[in-house]
Amino acid sequence: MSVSIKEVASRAGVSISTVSRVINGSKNVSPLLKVKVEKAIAETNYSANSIARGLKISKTNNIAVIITAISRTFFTDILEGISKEAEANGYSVVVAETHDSIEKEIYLVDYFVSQWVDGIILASSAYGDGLKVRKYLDSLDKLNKKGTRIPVITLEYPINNKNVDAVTIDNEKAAYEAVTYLIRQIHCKNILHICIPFEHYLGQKRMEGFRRALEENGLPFLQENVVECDYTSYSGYKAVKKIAEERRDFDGIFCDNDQMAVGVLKACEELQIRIPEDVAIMGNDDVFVASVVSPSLSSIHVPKYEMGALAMKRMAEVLEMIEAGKKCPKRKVLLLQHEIVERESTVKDNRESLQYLFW
Amino acid sequence: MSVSIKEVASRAGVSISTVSRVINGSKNVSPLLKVKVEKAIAETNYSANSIARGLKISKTNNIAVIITAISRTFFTDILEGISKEAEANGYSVVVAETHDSIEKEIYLVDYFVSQWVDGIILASSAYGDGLKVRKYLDSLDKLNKKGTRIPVITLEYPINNKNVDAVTIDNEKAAYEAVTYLIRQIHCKNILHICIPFEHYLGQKRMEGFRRALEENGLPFLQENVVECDYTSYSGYKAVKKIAEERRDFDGIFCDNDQMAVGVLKACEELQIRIPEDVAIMGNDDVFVASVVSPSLSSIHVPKYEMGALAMKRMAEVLEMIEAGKKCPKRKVLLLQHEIVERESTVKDNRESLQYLFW
DNA sequence: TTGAAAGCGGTACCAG
DNA sequence: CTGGTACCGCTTTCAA
Repeated sequence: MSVSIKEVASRAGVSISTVSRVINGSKNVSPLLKVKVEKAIAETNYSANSIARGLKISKTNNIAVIITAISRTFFTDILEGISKEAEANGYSVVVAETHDSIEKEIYLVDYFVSQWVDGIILASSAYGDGLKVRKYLDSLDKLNKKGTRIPVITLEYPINNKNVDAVTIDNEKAAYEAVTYLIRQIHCKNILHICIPFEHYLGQKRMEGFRRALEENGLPFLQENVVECDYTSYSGYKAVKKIAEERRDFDGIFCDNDQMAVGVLKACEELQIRIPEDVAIMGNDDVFVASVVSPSLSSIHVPKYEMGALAMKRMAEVLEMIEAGKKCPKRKVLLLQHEIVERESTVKDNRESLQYLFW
Repeated sequence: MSVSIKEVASRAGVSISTVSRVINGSKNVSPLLKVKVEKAIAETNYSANSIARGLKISKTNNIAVIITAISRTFFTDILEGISKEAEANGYSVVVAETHDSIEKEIYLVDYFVSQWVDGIILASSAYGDGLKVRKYLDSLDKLNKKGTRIPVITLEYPINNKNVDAVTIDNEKAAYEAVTYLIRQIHCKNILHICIPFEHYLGQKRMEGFRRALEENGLPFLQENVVECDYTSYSGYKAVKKIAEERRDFDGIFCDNDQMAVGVLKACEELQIRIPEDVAIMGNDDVFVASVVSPSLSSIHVPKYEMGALAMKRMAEVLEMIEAGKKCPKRKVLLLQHEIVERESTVKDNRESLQYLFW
């Protein structure tokens, strides 16, 4: 265990170069030596030290994945997709969390660059217009080790950098469709919007979609129907409780994520509001929990696993192109298809068979 | 970006050694040179290449975490705990999945050893008594790079290797207590056991606990009340459906995990079995979903986050001891306390405030 | 086809 | 306190 190429070489009675050639599949090794080397490798259970190799060829086969929090259910499937595709392409996945801190994010990117990761997959929290953030975002397509680029691919949404790839869905359109669905199919007239923090890019896009849906369907946009929450179930719960206390009317609720939607569900239950008869509820993301709660939660299905897998696939592709000498592959923003999933929170008794619940 | 120590040295007009000293905080640098070097570092935005350093001092600051699947909700909190504590101690986390394949697990351990990770945190699937598995388990305390040990810490249960640390709960006792609770508190007389695969070590421990609880409370152990399932909700669902079809009686169900318990819940709902009046249900693990479903699910709380955090903490500690020259720290099996959480699936209307649902 | 040797970017020892 | 130098394990010229 943990023998070096040197020992293998001496054991096989050949030079280090020859061992290296055998390992890396060079043609120019005589059958005799090849056999000898292979024997020595087998006997010593040798496997090349990737650190040393990495140092030499400046390729670590590590991909950094930076997300806000592992415990955000949304990322679970994404990670799984990344992990699977990474393995298929011979990469390892190094995970780190920002916990929504942009400072942390900037630090991590820098750290991973110093670690010589081959690429970075990033769920960024870098919105806003501060100088520091802009500078950071601008720098993201210039990351490099020894002159060769370290590609960055963002998840969820494209960042404001014309050279950084992204794998995402159309967040504005998804929100638009969800709200339009509530209006046209479910005949809601008075829809609340439970939001993630406004400053977040995703929050803004979903708000735009929400507004457009109201406008195009001739419904008024009421600022008081919009509540800024903080991602958590409890914040969604509190928001609805408060509005109910104020005795305001509503017959539909669009939530920016499923977590808050579950809180909303609980609040309605306590308030003895019937779902979906009195109020129809739409979540967003379609994490597995949506189909586990009762009433089950209608949501916008985001192909999370595919998002992760595709990001990693693209990463491998870009890396290959870079290796092949094509310096800067053209930017790609890959748009995945979302889909509205109807469940009991908008359609009475519309339960799906447990068979389809892969949990 | 990506400058080498060489450039910094020449820019500062000092030797590489001096730069190295400054970086690593040596006392033996004159203030003058120190300032010069720090200036050069700042100007070039230099940060030491961890690959090269790793090669030299054979320490990568990477900890491999090998789990069965990222999407197993059980691991989410564990990963979060590991990640947090890793960061606090200056380590990075490299995650990989075995998908319950022991071959994959063996491969991954080998792979990470060749990657020179500093340590491995492992949720093993290596049960059974095959020669290969035994050999593998035996090898686990001999992993090393350049003669220094690569410590392994297992999660969930201690493996059969007298030198590998573990962070776990007492799985037999937890099952025993859960079933005893069903018998004594809830007065169940006829309890089903929905199991994870029998061959799994955890499955066996929980079965032992189940049997002991019945015996000590004077209830008969009936083989037909034990159903082997496969972790998934759907398998739990099917199991209960089948038993109901056979018109067999039961008034309590102990499930080896919450996932299957949720399937059981759904089956009961469809069968119009009242919970908890007709049948009381206990899950295991207490993943967050347990408090989100309705009726909410009583479960055995496993301190998952703490399990991960403690494993990583112990890892850092062991690594430090090894560095300090204490060759082989004595084995520790850290036992965390589990706890029975009563919710609506065993106690009518026993709902907890959403406030305590941190999701 | 083969081996010697340089060097990737650091660290650490040794001499001054 | 400082700089020179060997070396970590591997890849890759370059000559033979």
